[in-house]
Amino acid sequence: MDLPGYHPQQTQPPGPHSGDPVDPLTLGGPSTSEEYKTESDSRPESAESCPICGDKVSGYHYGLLTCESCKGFFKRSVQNNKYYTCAEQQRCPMNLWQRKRCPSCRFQKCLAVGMKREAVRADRMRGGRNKFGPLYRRERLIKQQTVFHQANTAPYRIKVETTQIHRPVAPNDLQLMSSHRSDPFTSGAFHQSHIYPSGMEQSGMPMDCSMNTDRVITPPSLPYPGLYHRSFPGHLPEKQEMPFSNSLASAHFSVNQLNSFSTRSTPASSPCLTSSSTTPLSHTPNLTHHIPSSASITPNFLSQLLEGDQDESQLCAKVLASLQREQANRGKHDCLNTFSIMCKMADQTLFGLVEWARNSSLFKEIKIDVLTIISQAGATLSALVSRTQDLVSKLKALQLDRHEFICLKYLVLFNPDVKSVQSRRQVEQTQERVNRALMEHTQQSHPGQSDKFGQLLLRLPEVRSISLQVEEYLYQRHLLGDLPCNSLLSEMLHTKHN
DNA sequence: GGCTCAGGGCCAGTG
DNA sequence: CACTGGCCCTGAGCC
Repeated sequence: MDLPGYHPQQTQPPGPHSGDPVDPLTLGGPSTSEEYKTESDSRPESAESCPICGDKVSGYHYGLLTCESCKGFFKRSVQNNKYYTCAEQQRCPMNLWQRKRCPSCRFQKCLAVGMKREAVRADRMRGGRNKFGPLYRRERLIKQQTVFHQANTAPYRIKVETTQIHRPVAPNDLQLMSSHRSDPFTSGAFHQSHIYPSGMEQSGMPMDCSMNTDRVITPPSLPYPGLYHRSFPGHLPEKQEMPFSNSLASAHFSVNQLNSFSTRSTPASSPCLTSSSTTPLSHTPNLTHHIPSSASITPNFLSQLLEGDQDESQLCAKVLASLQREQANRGKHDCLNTFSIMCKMADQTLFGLVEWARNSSLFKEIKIDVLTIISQAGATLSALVSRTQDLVSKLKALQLDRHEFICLKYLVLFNPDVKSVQSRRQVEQTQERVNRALMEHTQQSHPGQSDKFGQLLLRLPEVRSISLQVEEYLYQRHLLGDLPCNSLLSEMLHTKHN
């Protein structure tokens, strides 16, 4: 998928043509702040560029290493409760020369890469250390260890691009959060257990599980006990786990919206974005334009569909870990209520879905014009939960396998009925192709269930219907100010209804 | 008690 | 006049 105007970590030579203030230091000299560094400057943070704009970092600010400029910008934005609006589609490039052009995108990127609003002191007390102090130290230690390790294991690497450590989050780890405090190394490693999709991980999305980790979310606080249950012993064993999660319903934030928000989900510094957005289509399998006539192609096609798919259990674990962090960051009397938890779940799931769609070679080929407006009468939350549970039950009864699940996700994503899809024919072709693959797969894999294909397709209108109702319900709550600000969820709702 | 360093304030520069 | 960003002050935490 092309991301017009979005150039991750773009380095642009300054000069009279740039339209932005020219740093006098750069005239006739280095073209980026990165090049100002001297060899004697050995502090770890000074060897990095700001994850928001690429400028030289000046230290840890509000949760991560940023430059002085972004620090000040973030501070002013939070202190003054600024609400910015992007004149474009929230895809403004963010770099040293263009960071002043769109405060909306800049602030969103600050949040996306992990700057913490809560680190801006409400009481405006000067000096001292905030609660993230120990976290910063651990992160530094880990970064130093990582740099050392990479320097020793990759002797031919000129520049260490990524300093964050990733450790896969095993679902059961989530129960161990309370025991990490006493071990700085372990807790530090856990702190680095990034739960976002790959593109976000490498861009420095901080997943600070170690902050105030003595409180965990307990199963009763989750509104969907049937979902996200892997982390809790005593719940359904993995064998019975339904591959369906709310990601299927959420996938109804279809093509247009995912395109709009793809930049946010993967910050500019993401190597993933860089590679995917610059890779010519000819280098990726063109799945749409060469529709196979032979059924024997289907397994390969399904494999291609599965290639970019996320492990649902990992996604669930990620969402759960995020909720736990959120709760851990709150005081005992400031627990999330059920609706807030649902919003957080939706937000995290959307991140995962955006990343999945972005990485889909099929999806990358779709061109989008303007956003659509979908409106439908709202329903009560309980009715929605009930409908969702019914849907889950039906899908459970159908015993979906992974191939079928991914096909359903694609069928929800590729909806030719969405207004403003420019390449409608392409969407239809893709939909037909996924349809055929699903049909052939169900016939071959489940010959005893002759009507399975039809049964699966019958669930899609329900998925879309529930999605629309959920969306409308959330939008109403959004208008009432009930949704957390600056979440991907609220942005999507806001944009779609505008 | 000195040092570190992250958050806040100040203010000249900019558009 | 609002915003930016560099610089300096402050003070809690650490050694």
